[in-house]
Amino acid sequence: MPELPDLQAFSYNLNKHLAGKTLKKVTLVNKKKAKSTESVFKKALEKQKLKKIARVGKELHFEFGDGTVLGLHLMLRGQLHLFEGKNDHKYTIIELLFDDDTGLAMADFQGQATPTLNPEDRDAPDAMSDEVNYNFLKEQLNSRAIIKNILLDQHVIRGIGNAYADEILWHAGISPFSVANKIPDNKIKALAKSIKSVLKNAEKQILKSNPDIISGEVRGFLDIHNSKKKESPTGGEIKHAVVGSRKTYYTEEQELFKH
DNA sequence: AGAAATGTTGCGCT
DNA sequence: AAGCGCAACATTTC
Repeated sequence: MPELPDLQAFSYNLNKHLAGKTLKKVTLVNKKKAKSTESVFKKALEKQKLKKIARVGKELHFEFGDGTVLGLHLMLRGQLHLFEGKNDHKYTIIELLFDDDTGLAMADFQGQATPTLNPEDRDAPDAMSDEVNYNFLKEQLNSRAIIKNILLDQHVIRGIGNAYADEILWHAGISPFSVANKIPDNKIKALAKSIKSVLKNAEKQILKSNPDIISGEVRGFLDIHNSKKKESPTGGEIKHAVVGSRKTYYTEEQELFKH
């Protein structure tokens, strides 16, 4: 549910609340998704100082004193909750209790949100990293795949989800149905710019309207992927379609490259 | 009150 | 054989 800008805002606020605290107790309430047992989590994390929380792709990385990382992936419906003393959130997956008796719980009624100990580094760069530039995209777009599917592919670029893929493509003026290797260089350049500007602006908007956010999502300001809006900022009628089995919002203002 | 919404994985089809 | 589509996950929210 939350996408990159939401997660970026969460990490900012989680650092304010939790960085520097020592983890007293970790409890793996729902063991289904975790690849390690609770005792492994305990051994790796308890009594350690939480250095900081960073967003990597769509994951939050909790970095501890000795370099151990706890990765939390919220998947579709995961939620984070701060609590004091006792956590009583339904559907809790994992619970972190710190030495001052404050804690953080990750809950998910679908049971899909996943805690991972020392998540593997993936080769794919984060959408916000400098690596995602014109040259990188030029290489990655050497494919017959539909452009939207490439943006969503976490093995190519990490962090872009369904809503922001639509936003980015509209801002770059590229139709989501375009075939990647038919997109001209000037449009690849526009795409590189839009990835950065759309995501950065979104984070700013989210923190402005919800300065303390650590869960959920803020979507009201989106220009295109927004069920409340009928027209783009430049007056194009917003249309709906399905790409890769998910809902896609676009307008005819976006140029289609197919041949 | 029934559909929509979200990301990932894995599988099967073309 | 690359790329796509679908199912499953399970419940809440509109």
